[in-house]
Amino acid sequence: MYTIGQISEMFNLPISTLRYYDKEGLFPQMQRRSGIRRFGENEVEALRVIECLKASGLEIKDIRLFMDWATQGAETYEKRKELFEARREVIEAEITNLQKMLDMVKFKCWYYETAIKNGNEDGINAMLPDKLPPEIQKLYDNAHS
Amino acid sequence: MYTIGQISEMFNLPISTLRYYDKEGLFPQMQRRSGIRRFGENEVEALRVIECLKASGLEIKDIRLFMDWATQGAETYEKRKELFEARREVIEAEITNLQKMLDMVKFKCWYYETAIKNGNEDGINAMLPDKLPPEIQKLYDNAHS
DNA sequence: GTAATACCTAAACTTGACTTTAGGTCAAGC
DNA sequence: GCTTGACCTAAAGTCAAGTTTAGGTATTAC
Repeated sequence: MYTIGQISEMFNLPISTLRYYDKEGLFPQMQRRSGIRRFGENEVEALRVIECLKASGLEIKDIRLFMDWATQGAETYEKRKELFEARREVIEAEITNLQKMLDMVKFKCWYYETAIKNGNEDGINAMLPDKLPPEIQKLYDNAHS
Repeated sequence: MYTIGQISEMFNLPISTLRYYDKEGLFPQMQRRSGIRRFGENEVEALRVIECLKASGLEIKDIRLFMDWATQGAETYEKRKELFEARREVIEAEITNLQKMLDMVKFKCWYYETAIKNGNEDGINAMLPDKLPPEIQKLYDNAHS
């Protein structure tokens, strides 16, 4: 069992955020002793799930729905499975998108490196849009598709 | 040259968002004809950069700084290069983190699939934390590290 | 016993990124 | 000539996700 301060350190989250999550109903099973929150394995795993659902773009109020299902036993397995399957698609799409953004950023790194070497952007711009060095062309094409 | 409505369709962004970006100084070079915005190649590329800097977590006011540097010519090449190098690190870290979140989600998909088959979670919980099937164990370990 | 810590609440405040509203211009089609 | 559609502005409103404030309790350290 952990106090809110210990959990705050473990997850590197402000205490105020943990209290806010609790107020929003994200720890429906949490116990208290004389008013003080006691975080158990349940709540630690809940926090891992919260971080993961948040990373997938889910809002707090929808995370609460999931946490409520988890208190309702076997009859909500199907719903919970479907939620994670949907989040999986969202995260996979987000990774694909970030890869594209990363290619743009890599292209821009090369662009400014080269501009610094040349003292201007003219040589680069003359290579656009399809006469870039092969590796760079790949980045450029992916970023501009 | 495009109108705001055409750009809105091209980038699938509300017109109000484009006007907001303009008001925040994200298109410092934009021309107008009798009050009406004219988006050129400059602004189209700016929007691609905006999406990419936003995806990397940069705030609008910091994106404006970059757009201002871009109007200042060769003397800001170094700063611009450093900005993209920093964004590169942020995006790479974010992809790594999303991979971890994705492994958690995949684990949970398997978890609920199996719970549905079994009718309960007992069999699964007996395998925690290190007696899971090999492929699933990998997901679990990465998600809980 | 008193001071420092770590916990607690309710409610107000903050921030960033838009979005909406209310009112207006301007060119094209009928 | 007048309606329709696409554009414009300034200012107010919204929303999610916290954070801060003000005031209080409870256990430990000296």
